[in-house]
Amino acid sequence: MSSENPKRSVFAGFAEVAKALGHPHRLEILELAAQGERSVEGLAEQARLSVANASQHLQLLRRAGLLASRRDGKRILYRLSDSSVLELTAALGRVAERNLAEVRELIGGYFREHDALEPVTRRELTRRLKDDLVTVLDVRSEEEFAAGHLPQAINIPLRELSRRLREIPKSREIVAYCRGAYCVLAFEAVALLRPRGFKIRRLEGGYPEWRAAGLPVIYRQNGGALVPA
Amino acid sequence: MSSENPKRSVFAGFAEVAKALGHPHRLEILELAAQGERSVEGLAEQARLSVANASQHLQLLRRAGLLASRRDGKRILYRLSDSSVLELTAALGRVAERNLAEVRELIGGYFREHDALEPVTRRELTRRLKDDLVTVLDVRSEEEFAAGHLPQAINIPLRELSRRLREIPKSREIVAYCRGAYCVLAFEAVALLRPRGFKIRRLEGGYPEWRAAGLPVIYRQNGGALVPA
DNA sequence: AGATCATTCAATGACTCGATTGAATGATTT
DNA sequence: AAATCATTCAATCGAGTCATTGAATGATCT
Repeated sequence: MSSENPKRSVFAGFAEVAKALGHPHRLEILELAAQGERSVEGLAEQARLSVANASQHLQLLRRAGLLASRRDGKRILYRLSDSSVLELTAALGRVAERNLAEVRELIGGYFREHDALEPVTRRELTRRLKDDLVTVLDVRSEEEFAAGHLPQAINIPLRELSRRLREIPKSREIVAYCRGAYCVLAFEAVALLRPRGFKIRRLEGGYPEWRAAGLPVIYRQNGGALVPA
Repeated sequence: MSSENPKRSVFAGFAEVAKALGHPHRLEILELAAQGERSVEGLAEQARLSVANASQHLQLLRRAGLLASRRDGKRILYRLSDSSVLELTAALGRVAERNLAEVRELIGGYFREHDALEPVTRRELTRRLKDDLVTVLDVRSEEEFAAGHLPQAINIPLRELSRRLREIPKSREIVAYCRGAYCVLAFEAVALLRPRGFKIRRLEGGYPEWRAAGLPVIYRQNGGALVPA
């Protein structure tokens, strides 16, 4: 970031941030870190990266101001530095979805085919929750659920869903959610449960968006590695 | 953008967009194109790039869905593809300003020193304009002004400002604006005029933000290369 | 039809980025 | 104090990016 011309330098700084977003693995890491604090190893595993590689990406994201980290015992925990980062990735998604034919096809084709119906808005879910009219289903991993989840949500990770159908009430309407607007888990849950007779829709966005909107969340400090941010 | 895993592909598409934002020259080009349609040569000149280099950047931005282009006679005119792009760059600015110490210093130091006062909000300017209480000063180039400007604005490009002081009423309050939130022209105008006894503040954001907010703008089709988008 | 002109293309060289490997660090635990 | 473990560092290689140069398009104008 060479200086002299202030405007150029500001743009250079902005470009650093944008460059940090410019790699698929890093975008995935950001989505994972948005669920709550995670160790390098945990993130590497979930993103299917080697630990060294994940560490490099994480450091780059931290230098760009997108992630923050702290030490906890012998691990380093990374988290989203700020909810403005969520707004940035959301804006990135909107532009890509609107202006890139390839992305639009992927989302319009794959995603919509799994869930023709509009998602439930956060506002609507809040209202319904107050009257206790819905069952909220969190299909993320147990660690992510433990790090924070929607009030009254039950947790069944997607891969266990087909084995644990009896835990889900068939009489009430179900709202499924996962990691974010472009996380496929909730789509898959809808695709899996609807043909089996469940009344299920998915939530707009995921847990990070819910939390960033200032809506109530539940933390469960269960001695694990994940702590509410 | 290799396929198979839909989620990976979506992230790959997002990364393409982010990569396109990941170069200072391209961010500058985006700011310039946000003022209205411009030819390759015009953009190259304003950004101080060779035509071939600018052309390459422009094509990359178009492939990423950030710019759109059309032919007009023997030139190709580029424009912002969508106002969602403005939201994206605004979000990028907010994150960089908040989380990158270098950028925060630049903006907090250089910019604020030139204008300690808070900018005038768009809402406030709208109200004041209705009562005809302010003079609006556009310090961008004549071409940019011609391509679109705020109602009742007068145009004095920054480099001519010190020679044309008599055109500016000293009795009324002045609101200066330029290309955007991180464009230095309006800051410089404030720094130049305030010591000379003018009551001057700058507008939050610039012309593109005003227009994207749905507020009224004036086009002047004067046969030049710039046409309202 | 040929000349003109804006833009794009293609090729080059310097530089940066990404993933892998194996070693180094540095805090914790025994 | 030594062992352990998560993370980071350093070196490497292949691939990709950026600016420059000069040539090639391809639409307009005479």
